[in-house]
Amino acid sequence: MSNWVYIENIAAFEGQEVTIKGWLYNRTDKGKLQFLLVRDGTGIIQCVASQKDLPPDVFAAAQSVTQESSLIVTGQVRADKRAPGGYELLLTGLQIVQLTQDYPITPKEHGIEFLMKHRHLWIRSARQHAILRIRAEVVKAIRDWLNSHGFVNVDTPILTPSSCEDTTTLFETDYFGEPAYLTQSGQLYNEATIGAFGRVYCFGPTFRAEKSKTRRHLTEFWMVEPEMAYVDLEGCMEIEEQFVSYIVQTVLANRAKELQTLERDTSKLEKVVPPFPRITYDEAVKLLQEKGFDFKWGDDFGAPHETAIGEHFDRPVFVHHYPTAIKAFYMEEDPTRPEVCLSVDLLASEGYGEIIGGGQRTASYELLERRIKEHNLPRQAYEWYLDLRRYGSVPHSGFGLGVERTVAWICGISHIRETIAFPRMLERIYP
RNA sequence: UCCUCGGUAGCUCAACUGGCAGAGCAGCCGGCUGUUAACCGGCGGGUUGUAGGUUCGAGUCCUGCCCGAGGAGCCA
Repeated sequence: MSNWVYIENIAAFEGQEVTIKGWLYNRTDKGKLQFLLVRDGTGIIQCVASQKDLPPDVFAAAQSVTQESSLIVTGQVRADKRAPGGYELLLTGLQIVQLTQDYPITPKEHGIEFLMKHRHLWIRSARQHAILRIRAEVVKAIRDWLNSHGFVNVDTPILTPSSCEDTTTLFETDYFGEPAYLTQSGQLYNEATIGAFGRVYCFGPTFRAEKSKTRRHLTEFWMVEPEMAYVDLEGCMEIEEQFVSYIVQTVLANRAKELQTLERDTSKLEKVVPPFPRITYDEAVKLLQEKGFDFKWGDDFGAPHETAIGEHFDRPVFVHHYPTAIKAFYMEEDPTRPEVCLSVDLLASEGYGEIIGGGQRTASYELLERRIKEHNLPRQAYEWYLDLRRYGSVPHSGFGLGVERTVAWICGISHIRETIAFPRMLERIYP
């Protein structure tokens, strides 16, 4: 057998005979001339089989091979403008590894219910393959940027003790006879690990048992949560815009082919460079009112509001200084104006909504203690968290970036269910 | 949890005011040496989500339930 190569490297082998191991993506049967589209996980290449040039058994195999059969092909690499991708393989050998019968997903239209039921096969399709490749690039860019900017990866637990009085949005599990819950955020633990490492991040799955039925929600999703000691709200925003810009520009540079498969308008992504616009919650409220929304100060933004604000700018926009009352108990108050807090959300451009939530955390023991009381949280569960304000408390900030929402935005797709291989949604846990 | 829409062949859909269950694609057979979701000819393919009800007659109308989609709410 000749040299086994991957399709993504095919240009380097022009004129040579190579072997490709993969699956039949699609075919065109022209009688004595067969076009086989073969994919190997790295790309798709057209193989041409001509009856007059081939031994009868090889040509018969080319004629009989079915969609998604696994196969090993050998042939000479040739540049040809008529071939998708610019290169094709002049077939000389074809071994069918397994002949597939009745592959359910045809190259025609399908409904979302059918496709989700066949998710384990759907991920082979070009669009889904491109999205998941981009996701992998996003994940790599996240780790590369943080690792090269002084952040230490310290992962936080997935199984957590009961810490809130309201457990309706938590998935409960049995922990040796005691209830335990799947994590909703690693942030509180991150606030502990910055005391040891200065700058940290955790990166893993997060679980929400909310009965959300929207294009922006999954019950299991991935979140990266950086946390930084001695960084204030302004410093947090500077880190966020550098971080997000790096992710977007890395995908543009390394996954251009996949973005093209998705027909993404990349000119919009090219604009995603620092600085991002910054507006206060007050200004956002005014903007919404000017746009005709019936919105009053103190309300939280719903999906249409986030979309409207995001569409107003040509790059992601920071909204900061939200009302203290609508944010989490650990947000630092603005010392000059306690009714607002030092929180910041990043809303993606093109109306994709919130991709980051974060801000400066409460550093003061007294304030945190008061907040725990105001929110009716069980004090003893938070003793360790209060300890962080007893022993060397510092101003600190952090944020959480949702991987699926970020991938959906970069890919320009409308529903985040396609940005993870096996989405977990309300009423959907198969396959 | 609420609102709206939907469930008919393997898939995507059609079926008028209640009157014979239909097409394209996929599959199978045949044809075609440059196809790009190829094309041309032929063949097979149905418990109309489910349980009741109204009616001479229900895919179609009514009620319950199941499932899905879109949106809202929820969303340390």
